[in-house]
Formats: sequence, C-alpha cells, structure tokens
Amino acid sequence: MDKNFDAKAAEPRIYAKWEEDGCFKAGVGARRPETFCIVIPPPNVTGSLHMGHALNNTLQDILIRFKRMQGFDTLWQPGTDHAGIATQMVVERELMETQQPSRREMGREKFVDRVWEQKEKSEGTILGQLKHLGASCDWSRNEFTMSEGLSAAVLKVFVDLYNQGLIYKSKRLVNWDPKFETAISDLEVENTEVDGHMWHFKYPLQDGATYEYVEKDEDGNVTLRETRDYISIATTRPETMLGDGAVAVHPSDERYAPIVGKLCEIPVGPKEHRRLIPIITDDYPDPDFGSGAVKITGAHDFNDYAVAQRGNIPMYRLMDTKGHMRDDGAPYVEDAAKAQSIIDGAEMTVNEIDLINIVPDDLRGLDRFEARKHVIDQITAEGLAVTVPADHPDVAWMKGQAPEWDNLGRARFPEIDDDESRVGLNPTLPLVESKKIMQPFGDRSKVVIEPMLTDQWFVDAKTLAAPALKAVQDGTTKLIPENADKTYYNWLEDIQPWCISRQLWWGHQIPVWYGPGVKKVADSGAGIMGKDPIHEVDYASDKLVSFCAANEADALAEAMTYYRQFGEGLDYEVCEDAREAFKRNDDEDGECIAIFRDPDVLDTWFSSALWPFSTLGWPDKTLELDRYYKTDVLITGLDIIFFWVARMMMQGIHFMEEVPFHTVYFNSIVVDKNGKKMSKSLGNIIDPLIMIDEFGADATRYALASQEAQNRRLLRMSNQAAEGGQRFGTKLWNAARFAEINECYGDSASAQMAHGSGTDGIRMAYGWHTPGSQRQTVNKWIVGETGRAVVRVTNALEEHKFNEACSAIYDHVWKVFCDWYVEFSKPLLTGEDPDAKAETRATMAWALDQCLILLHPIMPFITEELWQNLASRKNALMLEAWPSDDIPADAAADAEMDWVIRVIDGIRSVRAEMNVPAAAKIEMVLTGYAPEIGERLLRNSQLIQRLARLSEVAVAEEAPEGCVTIALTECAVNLPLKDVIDIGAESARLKKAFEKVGKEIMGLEKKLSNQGFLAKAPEEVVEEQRDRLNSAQSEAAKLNAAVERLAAMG
RNA sequence: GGGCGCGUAGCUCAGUGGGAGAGCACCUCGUUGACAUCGAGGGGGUCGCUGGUUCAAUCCCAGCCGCGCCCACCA
Repeated sequence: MDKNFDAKAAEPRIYAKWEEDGCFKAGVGARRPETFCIVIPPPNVTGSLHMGHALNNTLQDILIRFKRMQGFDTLWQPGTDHAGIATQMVVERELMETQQPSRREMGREKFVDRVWEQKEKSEGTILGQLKHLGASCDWSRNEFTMSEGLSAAVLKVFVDLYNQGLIYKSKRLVNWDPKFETAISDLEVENTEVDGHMWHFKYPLQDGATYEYVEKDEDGNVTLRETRDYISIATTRPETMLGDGAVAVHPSDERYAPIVGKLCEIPVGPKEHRRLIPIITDDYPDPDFGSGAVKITGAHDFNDYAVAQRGNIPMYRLMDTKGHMRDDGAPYVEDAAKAQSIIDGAEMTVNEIDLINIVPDDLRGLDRFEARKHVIDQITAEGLAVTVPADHPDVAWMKGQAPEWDNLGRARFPEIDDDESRVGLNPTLPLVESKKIMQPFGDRSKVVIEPMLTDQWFVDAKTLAAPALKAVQDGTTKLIPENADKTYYNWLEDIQPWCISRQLWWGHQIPVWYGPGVKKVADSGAGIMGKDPIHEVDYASDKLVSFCAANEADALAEAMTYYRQFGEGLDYEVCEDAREAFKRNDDEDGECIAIFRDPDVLDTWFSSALWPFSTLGWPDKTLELDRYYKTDVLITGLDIIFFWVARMMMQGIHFMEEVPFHTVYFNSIVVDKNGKKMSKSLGNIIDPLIMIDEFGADATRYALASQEAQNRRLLRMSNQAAEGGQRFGTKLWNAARFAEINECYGDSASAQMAHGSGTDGIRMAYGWHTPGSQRQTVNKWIVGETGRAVVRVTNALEEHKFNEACSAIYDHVWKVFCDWYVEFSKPLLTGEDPDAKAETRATMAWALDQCLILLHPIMPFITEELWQNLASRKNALMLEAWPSDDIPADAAADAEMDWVIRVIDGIRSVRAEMNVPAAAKIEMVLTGYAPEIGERLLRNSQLIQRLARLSEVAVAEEAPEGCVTIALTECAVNLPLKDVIDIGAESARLKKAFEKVGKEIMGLEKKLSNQGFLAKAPEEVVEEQRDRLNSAQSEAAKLNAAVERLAAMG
C-alpha cells in the first residue's frame, strides 16, 4: 500500500466500479423487508451546485448508505427541477449577453427549445457533481419535473383539484413582477426596508365646500381649529392617486365627521375633468397616523384592496405588465367620465372597469416612478401640497431644489438630514417626510413588486393545509430541529390562497381551454318552478367558459358537449391563442366555436410539491410507489419549508392519503469561515468541485458532516475544515497500512454472514477469534471498545446527529484504535507466542473492518479502497452489513486496560515535566497496591515498559528514596529519578496535586454530609459520589506519603 | 409588531440537572519499524449579566444586555 490515499485518482475509479456493479440501484443488497427512501430535493437546472447542495447531499448519502448497510431496501430518488422563473431568467440573460434575439423575438416554441438546451447542460453538470461527491442515488431512476411522466402527474393534479373546486380562477390583487411580467406568489416577495418618503397632499372638497377642522389633545382641549376646503392625505406612492376610488377615515374620527359622505377631488390631471371620489368610513385608517385620512387605491395596494372590497369601491388598474402607466383604452376624458359614472351610481363589472384607463394622457406610457415625479410636480405647482407648522419636529423639508431620483423611483433629498438645511424653511414648499418604508421586491428580479389586479389561478390552500397542519401536530411527520414546528404552524394557520399561474413560457402549461361565453338572452319566467333562463353563446364577449382537461382532445370533447345545448352542427376548432380564437369566432359569425388554451404556466413549486409521489410513478400504480411511499426522511433547507415542504405535505396527503415522509431534517446554511453567506459579489464562494479536487470528496464530506449539529444553523466551511477531514483519512489509511504490514487481514465472504448476531459470520471471516473468545486482554478490550463505538455511531445516525456520529467514529479510530490499540498490539504481533499473534491479527483485522464499516457512510471512498486492499473481498463495502450492537464487552479487560492507560499517561506526563529525555529509559516501582493490581502489572509490564519507555518494572513495599510519585486510586507509581529530581519542584508538584485532590474531597464530603442530598438525590448518584470520594482519598493518601518521604529526604 | 435562535478556551463550535469538552491556533519535547497530513506533554474558561426553582444550575424558569434569522398591511 502507498503511504497516502490518492483521492483524486481513486475516487472516480471507485465510483465507477460501484456504478458498474449496480450498487446504487433501489433495493440492492436488501436483507430485510423494510424500505428506506429519500427523495432528493431536486436542484434547479440553472447552473451548478454550491456548497449548500454538497452539505445537503452528503447528509442524504450518509443516511442512505447507513440504511443500505443495515439491510434496508433503500432508494435514493434523484432528479432535477425545471425551476420556471429562475431558469427562464438564466436563459434570457444569456441571450442578452450573447446578443442573440430576445425571448419575444424568438417566439415561445423556439425559446422553450433553447431552455431545454440549458436544462440538458445544467443537468449534466449537476449529476456529475453529485457523483464526484459520492452520492449513491439510483441514477437509473433520474427524474425531471418536466419529464413526460411528471408532467402527466402535474396535469392530473390540476384537473382533479379543479374538479374538486380546489383550484379556481379569479380576478384578485396579486404580486406582479414588472421585470418578468408575471404574477408571483406571496412567498416570492422579499419585503425590504428602504429609505422612502411620504408626501402630504390636499384633496379639495367638491365645489369648494368647507368645514370646521378641529384637533384636540388627549384631554379634549382644542389645539387647532380652522376652516378647510380640503382633506389632507399622506402617501408614499403619489402615482397611484390616479387610481383612487375613495378617501377613507376611521368612523370614530370626529375631525372628518362633517365631511363623510361628501365628495373630494383627486388633484391630478386636466382640471376640468378631474374625478370626484367619496369620503367614506372604514376601520382600517389609524386616526393617529398621518392625517388620519387614507386614499383608497384598490388595484395597487393590498390594504386598500380589502377596504375597497368591503366598501364596494371601484378599483382601477393604472399600469401595464411592465409597470408603465397604461397607454390603452379611450382618451382620458372619455374613460374618466365612465369612471365618474360609477361613483354616480352606474353599475359596471370588475372586468368592465378594467377596460377603463384613467391615466391622464400626458402620463400615459411613463414608468411608474417617472409618473410619480410628474404627479408631485403637478400638485406642488398647484399649491395643493400640504404645508405644516414649521415647528413640526419630525418632518424634513425640501429646500427649493428638486429631489434626486434613483432608478427605483425613490426620491432622495441630499440635504434633508442635514440640520443646516432646516434653517430658513419655506413653508410654501411641499412637506416630504423622510422615512423607512417596507418595500416589496421580487426575490429573483430584485425589482419593486407592483400589486396588480389580474386574472390568475389559485389553489384553495386553506382546505389543503388543514390535514398538513394536523400531521405535524400529531407527530405523523416529525420536524428536526423541533422548533421548526412553530414556523410551520404559523404559516399554515394563516395561509392565503396560492397563486399558481405564471405569465412565463418555461413550465407546465395550464390545462385549461377557453371558449366563448354565454349571455343571458331572456328570462323565461324562472320562478318557484326554477325554470332555466334562456342563454346563448356570446361570441363578442370577453367572458369565457373554461374547460379543464388533461389534454386537448378531452378539452375539445368537453367543449362540444357543452356547446351542443346551444345548437347542433357547429364547427369546432382549437386555436393558438385568444386573439386567433376571437377572430375566428367573429369571422365565422357564430358558425364556429373556437377554443384556445390558457397560455400561462404553473408555479414551479406546483410540480415540486408532487415530487415524493410523482417520481415514484404516480398516477400509475407502480411497484415503487407502493413500496417506497411514504418516503422516510426528507433533508432540505429551512428556507423552503413553505415553498416546498408544506406544499408536499398538502399534496401528498391529498392525493396519496398519507404524508410524504415521516421525518423532515432541516440542514444548516453553509457560510464562509467568517460567517458570511457565500455569494458571487463577495467572492467568497467555495466551489465544492474545487474542494473535492484539492482535498477529496471524503474530506469534504467529513468537514461538512462533522460540523452539522442540530442546534446551530450556520456551518462555516473552509479549507481548514477540509484539511481536518483529510488528516483523518490519512490517519486511518496508515492504521490500515500497519495492519497490512502485520498481516492482519480480514478474510472475505463475510458479507452475507456477518449480520444478525454476528458471531457466525465473524468466525468465518476472522478465524475462530470471534468477539468474546479472545484470550488476550488487549484484544478483549478492543472488542469492547469497538462495540461501544458501534452503539454510539449507530445511535447518532438514527437520531440524525451527524456531528456526533463523526466525533464518535473519529475518537474511536484515532484515540482508541490508533493511539492505544495499535501500540498495545505491537508486542503481541512481534512476540513469540503464535497463538497470541494469530489472535491479535484476527482481532485487529476485525476491529479495523468495523472502523471501515462505521466510517463508510461518511467517508465512502477511502473506506471502500481499504476494504478492498486489506483482503480479497467479493462484496463492496458499501453493501457490507452494519455491525450489530450486541458486541460483547469484558468488564475486567476494560478495567485493566483503563488502568494501564492511566499508568502510562501518568508516567509520560511526569517525564515531560521533569524533562526526562525521550530516549532515556527509566525504572518504575509500584507501591501501595492490592494483590490483583500486582497481577495486572505482571500481565502488562511489557506494554507499560514499551509505551512509557521504562527499563525495568518492579514492585516494592516502600518506595525507594528520591522518587517522583504518581498517585492513582489503585496504586502509586514511583519513578526513581534521583539524578534529575529537584526536590523542591517535585515537592511543589505533589502539593499542587494534593491541593487539587483535597479540594475535590472537601466538596464531596460536604455534599455527602448534606442531609438534603442524601435524602433526595437518586441512590446511584449518591453512590457515585461516594466512589469518587474513596478514589480521591486513596490518591490523597498516596500523595501525602510521597510528600512526607520527600520531606524526610530533604 | 410577532416568532425562532444564539452568547462555553485565543478562534470556530459540541455538550450536560450531579466530575467543564473537541478541532484549530499556541508553547515544550520528539524522526522509537503505520502515520511529521505524525507522536508525547502542556498552558488557557467565575459556561453573557441578575434573580428564582432545586439537596444540587453552565444546563430549568424570569428579567436584562449583546447578536443573528424568519414572518408581518400602518397609508
């Protein structure tokens, strides 16, 4: 064997062999009926994997390998996610950067083809990375959210939910991303605090009406009384004033009571055609905030939307898909008049209102933030900006100059926070309060999200959420760490309808086709008898009838069935889009029914939510679905608990009638060594592939897993961490080299036999030296140590305590096996006793094999390599049986070796302190021992001599003169160091040790004389304290004797 | 505003109702037949602060100080 493990060369070779041998296939090597299944969180096909993925997949691989070795029928289901908006963004950006035609120039079909190319490229990269990491996924089952099978599942889920009334289309206020020109869900919005401004404006009352405006303090004393012909409002978004439908005040607000019900004028647009809107009451306005009056813009603000719905206030859409002021519809004067007619009592449906464009002509087509400037300028010019008392403490004033505008439309007043600028304020200029405001940004686009009133598809999440909530509450699914529960509950308990339609091209197109609407022609006297009104197809209407079906043919069939009631012999046709269909219907003058498919696609998480069952073959009743659903553990990031985990719970329970997994483990977030999130802009990204290249996959995995603890959520990744893993590998490698040199070979054929109680298999593999049959104490001892390590590692992995599993195997390999057992074995392996030699060889081979097995899930490559190097094995280590936890320990051997270790430690410590040269061999004289300790010494003198570098080991009644004494509970170890000893220093050392032990004795005595302790503490605790006291006293006595001896000498 | 979490050795962090731990860094010694990616030894902590519960608190509870994350509609 080489001196080091060449990870770079070996890992790909080993992986290829596993793959060739079919080791990753579902169910391979299963020795028991239970299954263990993990579905991978499918990475987005946007690029390559980062360190967070490396952690996530390392943890999954550890569990899968562990369970596979335990004999479970395992499946790790791999795959990737089409990641709608993210992938579309990547491709669009690339098109732009390479100066290719844009998405719209290419057209939908060509563009989608181009995204598929991106998918292929990225998927290849991702799978390659996972393989480098050692992921033992069943690649033959690799899936993709837009594959044929998974798409069929998506369509079926949509159609079923539609038919169950759990999916519906509705015109509602949604979060609109003006960059991608699509609706997004609440979760895709990031609310960020930014510097903003609040403007105060006057809305004049109709026809110059006036009222007494009175302000009072808490005690009811009048602080302000004036006659006003306006109502003052405050806004952070002046451009939306154009769409106001009302001004609301709180019902209890006496200031405005005189004018409630009156009309006021929106002070923008051509003066003679300004709209008048009512002053209404609603509980929403806070009388203590701003002026207490709120403009209600139902189509562009979520709060206002609620008020508008309650108060039946019309909502006017002001912007187009790009967030520009609308540039369609009739000229302003015409549409504003229509809008006014609603206020005056005319009835209009929401869809009809939507066609009205009340943006003044001069603002049409402007970006919303550009329009804001114009609106402010117009109002200011007209003197309708509010002025406030100059002593107002919290306001900042513009000094004559115009604000600077940033590209997000935020006004910046360079001097506003400068105290100097407050001098000589001009109260005729408008009041602008500088304040922090929460602004919504698209999580992908990073542009300001615009609330928009649009037609979208929604999932009735509330209905689906109830059982998902219950499943966690009653423990059917367990979240780790537990405190994720509350996060999960909070969201599900207040869940909003889920907007699932996206105006994108990359994704699953919504399986709904539309046909012309139906209008009521006459009421044929419907009454008590419930006779139907008469309807007919309305080719000119924008109202549409929906047909939801999994494919076009079914949708057409549905349409035919539906329209047949209006006439026989009609032609039917499926058109490309709405425009074509409308044209066709018009052209044919009622002879043809043209239907078209909804152009929108589904939110990417809609398909991800089905992942645990769609990848297993649903809706087909496959063997895999039957066998592996519900899956076992989901390992993912807390950041997608709502996006993905909660929705998988909802859909899984709804369609499979069983939760998708019994455990969800949320892994940490990987950050750099300074605790900073890794990001391109910070340049602190560690590419997992580069790290693997430099340190090996094993080292990278160890670095990640050993730091993965349940209490902490940040995991600092660094080269230093990987070096630790690499060193550990080298240590193990060299231990194995020692075993090889000393012919400690485990012998083949164990795989099938070694599970269960283990004894038979171990006999086969390692000769007759089964655990428990050893005669040599060190061998008995290492068997017991190994057994304890098995229990620790197994329990840690069962509990998903990855850091504990790592430290358990690390300590066992390094501290126990290498530091002590290898050293203990040397005399036996080089000694004269052939039986002892053979036993030690077999035991070491076995013990080392157990190390390899226990470490394999964490460091699969090096352990597999050693497994193959150390013996001719038929089976891969990855399919070897996990050791049982009933490996026998021998209490006497444990006690004896523990004593040997303490003796050696003590001697080494003294030698170093006394500066005894490492090469110098010294004597040791044992005193104050019981007979059985003398026998122990006899049995182990060789070991002690060797490891403590002693020339001679003796026993005596009395310690010789001029000794350094090490006090143990069972005996005193004396080192005659007459020549080097400094009596003063030694005396001081002993006294220090005596003081320390004396302190402990005092504490223990105090505790043991406390009646409360004796009465209330558990008996075993009391007993333990007594034992400790005895030990301490025994040590103290020996120390005391040594001190006296020294004193006599001096 | 609501929720969650953190504060333990120089650094990064485990951990536990009953003897304070690891890795790294640091200091001393060492190339002894597995390993210098190593071995041996060592220094270093009133476990954030203040109270409470308990026979016993670093651990449980309350408050405070400092830090982080998530959710949220105050115009």
